[in-house]
Amino acid sequence: MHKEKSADYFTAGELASLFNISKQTLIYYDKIKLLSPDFTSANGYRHYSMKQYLDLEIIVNMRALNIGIADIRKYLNCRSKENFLQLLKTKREESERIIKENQNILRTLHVITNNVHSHTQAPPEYTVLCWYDQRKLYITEISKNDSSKNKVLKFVRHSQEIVQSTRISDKLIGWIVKRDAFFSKQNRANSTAYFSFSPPAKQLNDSKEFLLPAGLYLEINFKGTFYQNINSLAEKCSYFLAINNLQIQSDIYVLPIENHWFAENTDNYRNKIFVAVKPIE
Amino acid sequence: MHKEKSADYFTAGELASLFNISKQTLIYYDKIKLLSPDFTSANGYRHYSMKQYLDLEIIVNMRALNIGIADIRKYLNCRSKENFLQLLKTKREESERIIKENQNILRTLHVITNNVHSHTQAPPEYTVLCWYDQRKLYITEISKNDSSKNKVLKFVRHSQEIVQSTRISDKLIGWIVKRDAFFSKQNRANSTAYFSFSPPAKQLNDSKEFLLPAGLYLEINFKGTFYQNINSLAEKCSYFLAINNLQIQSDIYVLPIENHWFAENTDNYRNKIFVAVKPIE
DNA sequence: TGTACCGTTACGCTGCGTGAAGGTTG
DNA sequence: CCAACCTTCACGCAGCGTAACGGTAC
Repeated sequence: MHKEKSADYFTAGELASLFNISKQTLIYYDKIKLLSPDFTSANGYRHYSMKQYLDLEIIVNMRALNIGIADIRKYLNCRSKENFLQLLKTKREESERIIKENQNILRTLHVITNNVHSHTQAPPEYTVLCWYDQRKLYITEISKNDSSKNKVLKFVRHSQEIVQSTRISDKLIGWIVKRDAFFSKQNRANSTAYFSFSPPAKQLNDSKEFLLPAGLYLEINFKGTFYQNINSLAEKCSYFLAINNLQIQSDIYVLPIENHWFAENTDNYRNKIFVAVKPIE
Repeated sequence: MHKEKSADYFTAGELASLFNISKQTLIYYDKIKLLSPDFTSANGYRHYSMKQYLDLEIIVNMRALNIGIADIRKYLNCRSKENFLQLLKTKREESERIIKENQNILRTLHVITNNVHSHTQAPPEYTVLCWYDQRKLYITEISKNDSSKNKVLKFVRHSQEIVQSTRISDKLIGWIVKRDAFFSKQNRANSTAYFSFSPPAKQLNDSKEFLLPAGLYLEINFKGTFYQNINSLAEKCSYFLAINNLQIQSDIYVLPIENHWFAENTDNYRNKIFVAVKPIE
């Protein structure tokens, strides 16, 4: 009697091995009532018959296509060519969606990687005089009276307006310090606005745009935060201007190069400042 | 005092809204210690500062790329250009893997859909005489003494040997019934082997191959299982042979057309049998 | 008596969403 | 007193994997 049974039915382990799946999977399918054994003997053993074998064939094949168990269950209770084709179609759309999502991610990863490679070639600390072509800036002004929270809010709005399709902030945001303040040894660090270089393609609010004229600029590249370096920066700047017989023509523009994205310690941040200059006549 | 605090720090809700994420997400990040507030006031409120704002910027952007929290956490504690690029690379590989997986699924879906469309054009029930070209069969013999479990095991081995890259059983498996048994009204349904049409590309074990010769075949397409229909099938067969002056030339080949994949009730299965015949001289 | 099966809890994973129940601020 | 905040549980989700602990078949 027992012999016959064990000759006709599969135990969980046997059935599992037929499909190269885990016994636990079958126990799970039993628990969620997706596929229950034909009967359970007195000792609690599960016994599966051909019917379950056939259903499991469907389940395993559909799972291999990553079709969800809820959908499989629905289908098993309602099999037909139409429903089958419908299920495949639904799954096809899902896979297409997943592929698109990941292709978008790949595109973004590509853009970011390129940006990192091109933008931040481990610049040494330097002070140079160079020629810039005209550049268009996008400006968000901030006031002394703004709380630091308010400043952050303006920063956020600023970044949200310049951000493009790729969410990661590949667009740098710098800030502007009044030339008088910078050289006055008092409140040197007070910034009056955030700025970004306008993406050429994007048309932004006119009132917030500003043209940075072409011309000579003094550029200082340094390590650490602007606030940490402000005194030495002002000194370097004055010294450079003096020995080269130059005068300041604009406010001070501070631009991060490597920030919190690449360094935990602010000592390892990298920034640069640039300011328009011209020879004294 | 309190005024100043609330002016300098963000509450969870405020910070969340800056990034268009849910407050619960921030609470979760706090709980798993990915991003904790700068301090918690006596009333339990979370207060976030610029530092957390900046870290959250990294987190949110990385999550948008579907980078796992574990990886983000690791990176936040170990930021550098190299690690950043490494992280992007890892994520790129993962996305590429996902894309490939889903492209494979799409391919399989395509094959299956085509098979369903071509194989099973809702055939009516019919009895026809037709000409078949020579076909190569792949055979697995079964014996009367095999337990039904053993038969299933042989079936499984058979299917595993003919299955190709796409896992879903697009390869049909039929079975062979001895002509004598089929017409003897006793043990008619005893099958002696499983068979499949050999995929042309695949070289299978020679000893299991069998050539089905070209020639005339009687084909009967019917609804329900072979076992349910066996008597009427034998009758139809005999009748057809008699009125067409034909004689049997081979065993009976039973082949499913629509099986458990497309119908729950066996009454809705569709099968066909075919058998070689030739005119009586 | 061993070993190779079988069984049933129950928790872990990922990244939050969704209440429920209750306190705080304005 | 209300509305709009904030908090802490705690469960749910998908699909099993992985013990832990114990019985059973040969």
